Amino acid sequence: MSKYQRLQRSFYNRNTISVARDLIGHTLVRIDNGVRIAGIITETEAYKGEEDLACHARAGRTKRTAVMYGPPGHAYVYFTYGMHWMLNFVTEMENYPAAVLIRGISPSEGIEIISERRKGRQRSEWTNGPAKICQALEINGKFHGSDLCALDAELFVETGIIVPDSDVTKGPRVGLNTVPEPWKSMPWRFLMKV
DNA sequence: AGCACGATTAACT
DNA sequence: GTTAATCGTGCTC
Repeated sequence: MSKYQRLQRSFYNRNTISVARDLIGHTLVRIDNGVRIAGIITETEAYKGEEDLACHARAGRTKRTAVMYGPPGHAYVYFTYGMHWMLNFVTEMENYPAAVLIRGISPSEGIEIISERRKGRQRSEWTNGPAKICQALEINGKFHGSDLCALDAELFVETGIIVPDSDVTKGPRVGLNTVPEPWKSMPWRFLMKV
């Protein structure tokens, strides 16, 4: 048995807030031409249901959000600001739209590749933002809808460290400038303390 | 068909 | 602290 084990679909098939909290400390893995590029997940945000006016599913089921209505354990990858990709994991039962945005990781494998893709920046700036992670791991629309639990997946999560509540900060989600309350202030952002 | 804007980043002042 | 970059999406006409 390997020391590391892939997170199973049952992990994602739970309340989105719990999934976002529990992803902290686990390891995001990208297989890039057979090479592992990975990092410990340090920051996440939960987006849950059509009633959550910060969630893209607030507009209902569209071509863009259909993946969020699908089975858990798949990637929801979208393009925004005309230049940035964002990585999310679909959660909860099929037909319930919800996902967790991966906002930060701490690089652990494939450091040289990450450093090349984030050339000229401080190490602390390599993967401390959702679009930065997608740059570093070369995650784009080709992963939209991909199954994190498939045997041949090139993007998935492995068990890492269990982080106690005392080491996890929670607070309002970032960048929701025009989102009305109470959604704007829901404490659905999780961040590992340094 | 046209329009406003975004779950951001990087480069400014 | 402020702002340009840059285009798919969803909403209005």
